[in-house]
Amino acid sequence: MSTFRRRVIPDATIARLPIYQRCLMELEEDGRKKASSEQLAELAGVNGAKVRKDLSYFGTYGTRGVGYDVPHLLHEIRRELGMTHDWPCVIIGAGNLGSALAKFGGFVDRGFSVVAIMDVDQSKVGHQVGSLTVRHEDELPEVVKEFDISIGIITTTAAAAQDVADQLVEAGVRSILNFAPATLDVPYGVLVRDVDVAIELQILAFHEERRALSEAEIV
Amino acid sequence: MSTFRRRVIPDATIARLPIYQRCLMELEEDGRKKASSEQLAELAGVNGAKVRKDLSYFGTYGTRGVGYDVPHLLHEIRRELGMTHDWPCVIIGAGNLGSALAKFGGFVDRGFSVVAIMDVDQSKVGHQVGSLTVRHEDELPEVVKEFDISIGIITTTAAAAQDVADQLVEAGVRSILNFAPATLDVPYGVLVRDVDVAIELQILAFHEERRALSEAEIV
DNA sequence: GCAACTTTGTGAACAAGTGAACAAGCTCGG
DNA sequence: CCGAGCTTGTTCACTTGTTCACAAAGTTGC
Repeated sequence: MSTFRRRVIPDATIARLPIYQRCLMELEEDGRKKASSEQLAELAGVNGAKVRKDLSYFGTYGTRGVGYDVPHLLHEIRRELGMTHDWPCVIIGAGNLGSALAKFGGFVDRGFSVVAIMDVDQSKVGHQVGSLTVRHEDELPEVVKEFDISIGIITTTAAAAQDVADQLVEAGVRSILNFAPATLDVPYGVLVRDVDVAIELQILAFHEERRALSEAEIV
Repeated sequence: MSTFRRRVIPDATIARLPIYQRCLMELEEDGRKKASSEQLAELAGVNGAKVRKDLSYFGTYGTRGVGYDVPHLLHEIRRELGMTHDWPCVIIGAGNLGSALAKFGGFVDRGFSVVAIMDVDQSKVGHQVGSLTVRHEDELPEVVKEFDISIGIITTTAAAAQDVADQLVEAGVRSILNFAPATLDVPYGVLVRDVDVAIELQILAFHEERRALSEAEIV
């Protein structure tokens, strides 16, 4: 066993890395070779100190007096994020959202490919979604093995979500992206990230409501 | 002007309110009349102290020795979140995602209704998406006025997103839900929340990658 | 009416995240 | 080779968020 201890990266930093990556991709497309932390910060919508601190967790990729080398930094961030290889994903739930995600090509160029879409509903099995054919959920273990899948995307109803999560975990998947409005219970070591559009809308509504209230108060 | 100063609610608390609301709805459906902070915490996937502290920002809705009254607490949270009335939303970008969101009824029972879907692409204008007809983006100001819209949902490409955001702001919308992978620049007072599926996938990938690395290290 | 028990509401300690400030280090012009 | 001018990397004070721990306040059984 190695005595080397990898530096722990704050969650907040990890969440910003993909944003930096995106900004660096834009800079690279524009043919920019160098970028300062302030320029990167401007693009990412954060402040310069934050960018410098975030990047410093991974080593010293900048040059004082100059800035960061765009292609080099991009490569390093890609490496940290595991974007040097492809991540096969499975979508479970072939409804509106699941189908839209499967058809959407936008993740492929970011290193993610949807290799299978599945559903419990027999009437949906066999249907074509983009270039994929909907398979039955029971085949999950084989599909995970076949494509060496490490990421599962849940787009079922809230009621079915926990069941699907259990099946994913059982099949060996340890990373889950959950679109269902449900709190999933998973064993230690399995990571779930929730995407809940209703929650986002409610947060917006909360602030709108408060705005309306304080305006009423002033008048 | 009122001298009354509304207590400031932490962002982290606001983000959890919709989750509590969801859990309380489940409890109510099950016919439960009372719930303790620990039970609520269990459902919401947080700890009891957090639930109590979060709820205490809004007043004392619990009864010591008993817990919280489910219907009453639900009502109070709904009121805080502005869920006592409906929020009309407009979707801009009638692609896969925009159409899927428009057709998806899941937000309606949470107080949000998509009242219009728009696009710049003339070839999409006039097409039917669920019960809505795609209108041209140029009509945005009239649509916002017509339906008294306060929330705009951007489902365009990253390239078009900033332009659409400007138009929304211009039309008087101050709450934006952005699905485009772009950092939007908006004036003070306008609230943007980003939903970026690729970022979520990349965060999952980061952890998968680290797991793979540490496992390789141990061997 | 009192003791035993339960659960809230909150003060205080702790942990995580942010941002200003600045020394260290690099470049470049002369 | 040196000094002026930038920009990074990092420290430190501060803000925000979490968790513990417990008094206060209620309920229940006798």
